[in-house]
Amino acid sequence: MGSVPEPTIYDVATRAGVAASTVSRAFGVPGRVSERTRQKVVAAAEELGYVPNPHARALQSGKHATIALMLADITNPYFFELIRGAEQRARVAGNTLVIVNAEESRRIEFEQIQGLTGAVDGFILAASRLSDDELRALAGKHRLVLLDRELPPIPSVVRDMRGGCRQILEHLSSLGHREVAYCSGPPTSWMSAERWAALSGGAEEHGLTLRRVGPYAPTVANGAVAADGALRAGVTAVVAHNDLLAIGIVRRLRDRGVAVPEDVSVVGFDDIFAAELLEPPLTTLGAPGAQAGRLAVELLLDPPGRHHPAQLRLPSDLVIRRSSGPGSGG
Amino acid sequence: MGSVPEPTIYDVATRAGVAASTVSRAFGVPGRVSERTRQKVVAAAEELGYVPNPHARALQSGKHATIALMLADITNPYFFELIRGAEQRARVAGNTLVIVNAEESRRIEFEQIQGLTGAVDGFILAASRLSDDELRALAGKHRLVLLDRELPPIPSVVRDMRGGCRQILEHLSSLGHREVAYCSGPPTSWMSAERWAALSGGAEEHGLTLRRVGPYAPTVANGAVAADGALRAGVTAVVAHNDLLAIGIVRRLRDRGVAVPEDVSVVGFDDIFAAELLEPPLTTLGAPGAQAGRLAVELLLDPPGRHHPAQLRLPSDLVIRRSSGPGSGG
DNA sequence: TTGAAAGCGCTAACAA
DNA sequence: TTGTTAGCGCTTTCAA
Repeated sequence: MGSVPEPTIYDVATRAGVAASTVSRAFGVPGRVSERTRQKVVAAAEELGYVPNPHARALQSGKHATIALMLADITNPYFFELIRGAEQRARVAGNTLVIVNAEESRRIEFEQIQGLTGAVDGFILAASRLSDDELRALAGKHRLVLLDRELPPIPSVVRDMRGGCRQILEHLSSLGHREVAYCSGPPTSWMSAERWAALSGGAEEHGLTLRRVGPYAPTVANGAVAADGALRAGVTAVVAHNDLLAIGIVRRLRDRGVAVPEDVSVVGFDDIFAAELLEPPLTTLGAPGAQAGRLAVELLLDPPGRHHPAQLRLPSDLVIRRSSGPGSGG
Repeated sequence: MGSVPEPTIYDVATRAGVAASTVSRAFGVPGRVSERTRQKVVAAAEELGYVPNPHARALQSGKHATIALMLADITNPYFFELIRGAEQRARVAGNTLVIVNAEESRRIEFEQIQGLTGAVDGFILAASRLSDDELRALAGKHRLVLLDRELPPIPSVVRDMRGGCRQILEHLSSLGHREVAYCSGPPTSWMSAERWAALSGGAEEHGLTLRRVGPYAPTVANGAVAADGALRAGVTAVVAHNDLLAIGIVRRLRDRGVAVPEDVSVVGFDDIFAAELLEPPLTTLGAPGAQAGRLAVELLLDPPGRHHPAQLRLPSDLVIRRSSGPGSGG
């Protein structure tokens, strides 16, 4: 089981009849070695089964060709596309993507970052639960890109919530709804605050009265409490912090004999995989997840300001399905 | 941006008034340094904000405290619980879990492993697409644990397909079904072959005739083709390679005016998150994902044979929901 | 219990 | 274009 010592550049160098540094160059700086030498080296390496030692490389060069993607909660399907996009972009750039899970915990998120310090070139923090101050401190020590969180001048990629929420308000308003509840996400969620700001800021203009209930941990299970909270508020439409919560809300409403969308409309965020499979299929604000993941990686690899602005906002569009319909007044 | 050099053990040593090797021991081998010295060192480290350099440590010691979890396809929700279980167990053991995605590709899986060689202590390969020979070769060079794949003597964790499939057969048989189709997964999927073997092996004993259709890539979209294939086979029940395929099959059947479960019953594998949310909720063979993930990590960390047998089989149970019902003959 | 010193495998000056 | 050499930060003998 791997007890044979791995070959090093020295073994390759001896075999190829060159110096170790030449082997190093042949692998690392293709331009700085003659084609003939390069081929000799590559052949020798092949024969020996040489694989570069990433630790030695990183120790000396300070470069790891590895970036970490920190997810607030890996079990949230919303992150799927994000991972996909980030991973593909990272691979194209010859980088390894390390996915880490914060399990919705500030402490775990912080510890994971600590643990990866010196092992990665930078962090993409998706829906980070850290405080502004913690993020600013981190940005002083590491390359950082925020996803679904904005804190200038830290580079970030977010979905445009103003535009997205306006679409939701318009949709509900045009269906005749007047009283709407927003079931908010975790107090530590920047996104939840952002959504509330966008929704409440645009409510009046659409003739809507908005109530905030919650906060709720964004899980299907918690949808029950959220639904009860919304019902108590006497609304005809509910906007949930995300699709998981929305799904739970729909279930609870139906269990309580409240018809969706006839009695109450429900709208979610993220358009996760399951959203269109439900009965009724869920109306939800879509998210360009793969694109966001790709851009976050690019932002991390290329110094922002050159090729990109530092704060990216991606448009997102409302996907109208059958969980929303005409309100009592419509 | 991190231009201040990180403190090293030498800085800590100077500050604490000890030798660098003592600092190293204070962090690495707690027993081999006096308590008083240890406290001095820890205090000095704290003051300087010292964080051990994982590369230097790994370069010297050959230990990385990192294990890789390779997933055949990270977008398959089945892997959620697996990741959760593996991650928690790894963290408890002070290890970092690197999640990598093979995107259902043999080549990508292989390249990712190559790329992580020398960066991790071992690999957990979930639903690996590599050939038996490739796996055996890898096992000679790396610590390996297989998940949902068995290839003795490589340590592995699999769900007990014999028992699980027997439950499916019993269930369908007792509902009066006689003709059953198995919509198989990718040809490279060991699990799909295993399921077919378990199903076809037990069919006769339950008075069932089993037909194999496919193979199909296990996605919701491919459910359409799979449903058509099953229908053409003239069966009253369909067992799909996994829940994603099963979901697609249900949709297609309904689109074609075939009632589920009245006309055709559908059974999946994995009991993914969405399975119970569908209409009708999906009958499926559950999977102890978190437990499997935990055990795989333990198998990788502890040499098998001491605390565990090398080949683990976890029982799995059929979750009966409304996508299966009495067949035409029942 | 502690210190001195020799590398782990590689990269990056600096020379040639 | 290539070789020589000095570390990167740490662990681990070996001595004291």
